[in-house]
Amino acid sequence: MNIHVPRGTEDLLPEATRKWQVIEERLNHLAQLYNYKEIRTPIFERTELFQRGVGDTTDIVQKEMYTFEDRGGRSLTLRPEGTASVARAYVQHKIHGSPDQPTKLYYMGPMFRYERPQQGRTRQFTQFGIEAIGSASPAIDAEVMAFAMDCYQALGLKSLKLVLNSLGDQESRQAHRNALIEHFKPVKDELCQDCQSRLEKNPLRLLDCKVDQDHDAMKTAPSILDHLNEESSTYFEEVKRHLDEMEIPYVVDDTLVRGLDYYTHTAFEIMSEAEGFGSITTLSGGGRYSGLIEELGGPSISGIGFALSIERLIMALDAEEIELEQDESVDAYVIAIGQESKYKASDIVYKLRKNGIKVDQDYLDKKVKGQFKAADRLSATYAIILGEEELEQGVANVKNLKTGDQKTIEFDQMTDEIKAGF
RNA sequence: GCGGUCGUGGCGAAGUGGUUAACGCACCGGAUUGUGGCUCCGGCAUUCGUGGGUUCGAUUCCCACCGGUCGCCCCA
Repeated sequence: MNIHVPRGTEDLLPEATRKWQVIEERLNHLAQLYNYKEIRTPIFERTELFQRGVGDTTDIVQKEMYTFEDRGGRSLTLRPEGTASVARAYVQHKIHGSPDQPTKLYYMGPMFRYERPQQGRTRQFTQFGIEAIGSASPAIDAEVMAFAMDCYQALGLKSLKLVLNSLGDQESRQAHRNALIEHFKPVKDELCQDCQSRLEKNPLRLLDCKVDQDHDAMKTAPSILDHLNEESSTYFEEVKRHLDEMEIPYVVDDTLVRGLDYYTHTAFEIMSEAEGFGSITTLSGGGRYSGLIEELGGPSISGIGFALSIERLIMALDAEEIELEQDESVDAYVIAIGQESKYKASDIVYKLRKNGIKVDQDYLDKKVKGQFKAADRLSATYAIILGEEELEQGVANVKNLKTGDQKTIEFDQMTDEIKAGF
């Protein structure tokens, strides 16, 4: 074999990019509706940004980053997610000083994580995400979740589940953390290796463990929801109230823990419940972050955002058998017979295109039959047939390939006749 | 990082320790010297992921590697 794409990456050929273009268009449109503005940040950043922004204890930072040193000896990393970069840009450009508050931004582009590829997980993947920074209103949490759900619904997806949880503020998290450690300490030896080390570092993660999920201690584990302080609890109630009023269905799952360190209060995921979706059911995830902006040198304000994977979105579309094909057919195909006709054919093609007509011609020196076949394959509406005789008379025979009708048209009438149709 | 499974033309897919590697689709040519979609006829893999080994002989057996795929961990 010759050179292939690197592991975990893929080429999107025209058959696939058609679909992507439709999706990108819809998502951009949706962002407009919700009044989010696009931000584009670099694909690589200083490694430190992710270490601080995403969190040193996360899997992303510990084992999944594409980190390299540039020629100047700087440590750079291909971005594994979008929020840290957006937060960095927000702080760098002091956007908090802008009158446009809260700041509502969206982004779309490739992310990179060094993982073993499998269904729905590649080393380069594409996220579309939004960030609303500068407001701590429960209403905007609801807006972000509504937006997230709309991304799928706008494309016709139905088998969706919005899963919601609250991680509380720092104080609530600390209280819960202590309760967890107390709870699991007596049975520590019965837990899996991972969980034993998680116990001290990040006991919240224990709840996510698949190995120990049937352990008795799991079923009786203290819930974060029981440890929310007054403020956190009220916040969560208000978020739910907004969703209820908007009639957006959701389920509360107090074991939902997102993989990034910066989340506080609202955390949510959208899953696909479609048949045969595979083992990975998470389509997107997001939540509120309170310390991130400050951690990166900005003011003490919080934000909320979410990100979806376009690859997984497409998997969901496939699972629900939703087609997004665009019309690829051409309006006309010019069939030239004989060398002299080819010069005129180029001219006709060019003029028609100048007039907004989608047209193509043969570049393989095919015979007439072959050119007709090509026109057919492109689903051309008209075949413009140009031979020596027509050339002398300044006309072409134009055939409607759908109906079989054919008529002779003068060159300078071509655009008008084709636009008018027959 | 660990485990299962797979790797034959552009695509899909048979196949066997022995020498012409089925078939279908697509493509190309012809029947039809300038009018497509249908039909018929013909063409299209010196080669079976890569490298090594066993053998008189390997696409077929063994090993390693690479890659795909699915699952675990974790996530989008």
